[in-house]
Amino acid sequence: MQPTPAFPPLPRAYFDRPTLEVARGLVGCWLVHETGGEVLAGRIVETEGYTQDDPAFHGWGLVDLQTGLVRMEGRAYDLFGVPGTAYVYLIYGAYWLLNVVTERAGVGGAVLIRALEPVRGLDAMFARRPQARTVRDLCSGPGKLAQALGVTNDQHGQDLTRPPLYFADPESDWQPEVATSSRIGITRGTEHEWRFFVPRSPFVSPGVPSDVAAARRRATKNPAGRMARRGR
DNA sequence: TATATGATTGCCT
DNA sequence: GGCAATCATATAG
Repeated sequence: MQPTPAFPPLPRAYFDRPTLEVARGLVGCWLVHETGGEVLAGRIVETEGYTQDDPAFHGWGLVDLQTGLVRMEGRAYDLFGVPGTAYVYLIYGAYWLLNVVTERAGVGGAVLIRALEPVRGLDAMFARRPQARTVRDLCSGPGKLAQALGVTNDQHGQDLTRPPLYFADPESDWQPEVATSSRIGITRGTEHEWRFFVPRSPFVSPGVPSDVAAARRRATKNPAGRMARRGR
């Protein structure tokens, strides 16, 4: 049996900060899940920030930005709760996505954990993701890492500042370079460069940033653009 | 390697 | 009825 916690968890104050600072800071940190007698852990290599004045935010429309009043409706209301708690969301009917709530209670914000470099408990991760052929396949996307770490709706609302599921400081000698881009898989708020990732890391998700994807769609639909590319 | 497409469920209009 | 913070698979280059 492992000692618990296996790593010193990041405290609540870490998440009680501006969302984009937290999103950038979490790149390079550990994400740890102590479950089934195993310690599953990886280094975070990709995150995205979502703020309450952002149309891509799930709680968009719940808050009156003038008064700060928030309607208490649905799961998205939890995005305005205590910083450091888990917001887990089902997407496309099949995949769970792990977010951590940021900003002080009453202010909306969250960071989506998009990709990990798997470090510990790889056998258990492969067991949870039989489709994965290589270590790269284990956690290179938000749905994949949730499956590999065993994160589902059961973890929604959990306190992420203590085991079994928590974040931890990286060892001091690993300070990754952090690049930014538009976020992935969204249709609104694509002008914000609120995706943070380790450039050239093989463990980053293969998704295309939404501003690039939108430009590509426009070009494909536009005959002039299609001709230009054909001639290139 | 890059791109296209189907699967599938909860929530909002 | 439409859409969504995705993934696995198939197919072409």
